[in-house]
Amino acid sequence: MNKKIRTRVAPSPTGIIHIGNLRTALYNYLFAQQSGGEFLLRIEDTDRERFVEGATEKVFAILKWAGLVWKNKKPIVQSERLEIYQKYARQLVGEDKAYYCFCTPELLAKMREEQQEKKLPPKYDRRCRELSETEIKQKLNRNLPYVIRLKVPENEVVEFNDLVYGKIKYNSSEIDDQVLIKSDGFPTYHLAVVIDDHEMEITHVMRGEDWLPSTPKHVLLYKAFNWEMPEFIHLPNILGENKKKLSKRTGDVSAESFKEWGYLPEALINYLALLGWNPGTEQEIFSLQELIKSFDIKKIHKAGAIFDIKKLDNINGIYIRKLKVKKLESLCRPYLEKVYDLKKFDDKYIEAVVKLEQERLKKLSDIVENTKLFFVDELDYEAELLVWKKSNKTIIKNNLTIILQKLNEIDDWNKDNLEKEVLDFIVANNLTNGEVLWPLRVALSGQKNSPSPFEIMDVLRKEESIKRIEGALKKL
RNA sequence: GGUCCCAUCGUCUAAUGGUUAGGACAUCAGGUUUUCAUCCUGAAAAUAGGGGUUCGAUUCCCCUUGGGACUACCA
Repeated sequence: MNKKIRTRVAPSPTGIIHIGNLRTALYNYLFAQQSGGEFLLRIEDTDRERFVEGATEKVFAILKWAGLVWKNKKPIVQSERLEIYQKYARQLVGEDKAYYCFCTPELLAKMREEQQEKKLPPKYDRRCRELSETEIKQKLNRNLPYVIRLKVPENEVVEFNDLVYGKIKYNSSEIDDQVLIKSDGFPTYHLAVVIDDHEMEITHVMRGEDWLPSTPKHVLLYKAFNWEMPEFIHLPNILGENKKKLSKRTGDVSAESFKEWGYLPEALINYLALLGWNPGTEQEIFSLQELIKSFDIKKIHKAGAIFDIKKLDNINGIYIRKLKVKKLESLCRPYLEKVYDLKKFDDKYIEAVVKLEQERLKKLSDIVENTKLFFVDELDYEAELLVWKKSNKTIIKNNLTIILQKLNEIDDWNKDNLEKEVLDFIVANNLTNGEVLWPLRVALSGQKNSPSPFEIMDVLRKEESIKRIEGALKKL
């Protein structure tokens, strides 16, 4: 019956892995997993000029963080396979399907310039195609640098079926005689991708929409080698707010950064899955396992999707709220440690603080700003903030004074009891909530927005709470 | 310039010939015995335009418009 499905993700170690690469990897992973197939990793490092040291390790780290495990423990690395590409390229030359080209980059640049001036499509004029065998031998003997180009047939229809975009047709006359082997002996993407996908027995090539126009080149290569073609699945681009392809220019889009900002991998994956695909139901929250079950290539969109960080924030918030407090605390700690001296506080205190913020957090890094009031010695705020908008200073000062007396009498210092006692006190003394609770909360937090005064007092304990209210009274 | 791709609320999307065009995020309003958040309720918000085909088009076809990708010895 059908062959086992094999997909791959093939990042190039040129720096960061961005959010679009991650989604491509995700879709490849989901598709392979749901059929019991294999998801493989390959490093495409054939551009020596753009190689960034350590980038490969970063790619591994991000994929692991995201929970996308690949099957081949040691991924294929293209730069280690140069002889293989060379061998296949020479095979094509031998079969008259490719040829040596001695044109210099300068010459090609000039050619392109002239063509553009005349508003002609920039294309190689194929002059080296006509070289005689003796000419070629001479040039090779003189050690002239050369590339190997594919002999693209004239006026032939190149056709392939894309599982997302449907039947795609190109006329081969529009395709340039593609360079297969560069003058440094490295293969170009086009050659390497076809050879590797063939050798790795990739059944489904799933990649970004940008590759759609170069797919006919690959089809031509498959035909030249007489190899069976994989299925092609091109994914719509992820767009920035300017509707252009998401890139470094549109802002920080590296997966690494999202990790640092405190987006949970499960949330990011969940959001990314929904960008360009939908389950056809109204379900929006998916675990990786659920995604594997529901994923369906037929439901991949054709149009590009704008990346909306607000929606990501929302989904991330949902995932954060589902976390156990202990877990959330361990995730938040690194962010807090960077800014506050946590040694002064015990674990229980920190956990209580984190618990209070759980429903307020969009991303983990928010914890720092949100919890300032629990970790600083002195609150810094203006006295006016204590005055509730519908009230005046005299009443506030008075209320704060009597509520302070009341609080001093409370010994059973916990949230529920404090709430009960204070609210009862307000009713008994005919006070208004706003004129007591607002200033009390500000006195404790120094902030316009914060958890409720009872929650804060519960965490702060009696001594610190009283101290802060006294401090507020001095301000008034 | 050439080639190719795409087009439903601001955003992500559902509905493929018959729906009051649905949901989610964001926005706004109200409620949840103080703020923010959470939670609940509600509101506003879309089929780019023009032709066909059809009893009937968001849905099928064509044109226009708009947007995008590609056009390297980069991937």
